[in-house]
Amino acid sequence: MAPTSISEPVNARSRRTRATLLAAAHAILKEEGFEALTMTAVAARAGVTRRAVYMHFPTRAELVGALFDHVSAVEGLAESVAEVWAAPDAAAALDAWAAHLARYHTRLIPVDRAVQRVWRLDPDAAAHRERVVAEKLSTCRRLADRLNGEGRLAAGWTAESAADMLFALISSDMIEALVVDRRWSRRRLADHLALLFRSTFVAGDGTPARPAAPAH
Amino acid sequence: MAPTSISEPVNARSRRTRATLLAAAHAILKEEGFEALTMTAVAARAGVTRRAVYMHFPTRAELVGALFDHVSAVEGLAESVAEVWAAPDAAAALDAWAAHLARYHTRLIPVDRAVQRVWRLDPDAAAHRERVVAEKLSTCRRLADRLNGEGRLAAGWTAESAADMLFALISSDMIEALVVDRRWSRRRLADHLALLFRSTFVAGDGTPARPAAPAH
DNA sequence: AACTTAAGTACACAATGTGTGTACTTTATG
DNA sequence: CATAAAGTACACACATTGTGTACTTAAGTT
Repeated sequence: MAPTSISEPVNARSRRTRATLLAAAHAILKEEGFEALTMTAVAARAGVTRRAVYMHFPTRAELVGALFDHVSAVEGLAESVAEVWAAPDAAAALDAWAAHLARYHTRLIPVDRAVQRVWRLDPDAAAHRERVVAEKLSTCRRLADRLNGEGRLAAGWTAESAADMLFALISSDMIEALVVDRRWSRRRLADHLALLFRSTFVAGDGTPARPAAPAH
Repeated sequence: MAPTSISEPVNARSRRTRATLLAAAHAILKEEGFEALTMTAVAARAGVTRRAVYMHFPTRAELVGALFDHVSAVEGLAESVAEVWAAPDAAAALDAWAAHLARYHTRLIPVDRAVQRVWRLDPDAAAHRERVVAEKLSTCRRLADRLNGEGRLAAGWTAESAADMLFALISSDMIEALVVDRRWSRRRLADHLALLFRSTFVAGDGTPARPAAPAH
C-alpha cells in the first residue's frame, strides 16, 4: 500500500510502464522462479529496455520490494486478513488465521522467497523488512492478546510467547514442506493448522469445537 | 556420511586439500554468510587457486552439497538425533526432538539456507535433496509411529499427518524467526517447542508432564 | 498547435561472478 | 627415480548488475 519510493509517479506513461514491469516480474516469478527474475528478463517480458527498468527500480532489491507490495494488493492480503478479525471469538479467529495462511500464503511462496533472499543480501531492503515483520508480528500479537483477554490462553504461554510462536509459524518453509513436498491440499493444511493452533494455544480445547477432527 | 561423488579421493594431498576447502567454506558461511561463499573466496581462504576448487567441486552446487555433509558430521547430527531415540517413551522422545531442534538447527541455519538455495536453482542437486528429505521424513515418521504405537496420538492426527507436520516444523524460517527476530534463548525455544509438540500430538497432555510450564 | 520536459531508447562501459581450456610445475607414491 | 595425479598460472567465454550519455518519443502545458 505505502509506496516504497518517496516521489509519486508523475507521468501517465510512467505509471503504465511501472505496472507492466511489476506484472511481468510477478509472472516470471510464478512461472520460472526467482532465479529467472533478472532485470533483463523483466525488461524483455514487459517489452521495454533494460535501462528503463532501472529508471523505475534502481536496484533489483527495490524491484523485489515493490513486487511484494504489488502482490499483496493483487492477491488481496488485507481482505484475507480481515476475515480473521470477523471471527466471533479468539478460538474462531485462530481457525480463521489457519485458513488465511492456507489460502494466502500458499500462493505467496515464490514472492516470499524472493523477498527473503533480497533481505538477506541487501542492507537497503532492511526498512521494508522491518515494516513487514512489524505488521505480521502485530497481527499475531493481536490474536494472542484476544485469546488472553478471553481467558483462554493455554497454560505455559504468555501473550508474548504465543504471539512470537504464531509469528514464527508464518513460515514459507513449513507451508512449502506440506503443500509441495507432502502434497497436502489447502483444505487439509487449513484443518491441521487449525488443530495445531487450537490444541497448542487454546486452554481446555483438547479436541477442537469444529465439525469433528479432520480426517482427510 | 555417504560421499556425494562416486570416486574416492586418491591422493593424500587431495584429501587434505578437500578438507581445507570444506573448512574454509564452513568458516566463510558462518562468518560472512552465503553471499560471501564464492569459489574465489573459498580458494583464497584455503590458500589455493580458484582452479583447484573446481577440481574438487565442479560446480558451486556440489561444493554446497558436500559442505552440508561435512557440517552434519562436524556438528554431530547423528549424536544429536541419537538422544531422541534414547527417550523412554514417545512423549519424552518429542521433548528430546524439541531439544535437538533447538540445539542442532539453531547452529545450522546458514548452511541450511545455502543448501536450500542451491536446491532451488540447481536440478543436479536434486538427488542430494531427496536423500536429506527422506532422512528427515523417516525420523519424523518414526516419532509419529512410536506415539501411535503407544496409543498416545492425539485426536485428529494419523501417524502420516503427524509425521508430515513434524517434518514441516523442521523449519529454518521458524527457528530463525524465534531465535534471531524474537531473540529467544535456546532454552526458551526448546521448552516452547516441546510444549507445542506435546499439546498438539500427545493425547491427554493438556499440560505437559515436565517441571511445570516454561515461564522464561 | 507549439513548446517543454519527463520517460524511454540505443548504445557503450566497468565490475563480479561462474565455469572451461591448456601448458607448466609440484608432490605423492609404486 | 619414474610416473601419474594434483595443483598453478594464465587466458577465455558468458551472464548479470549497475552506470553513463546522447538521442528520440510521448505526455503535459500554455
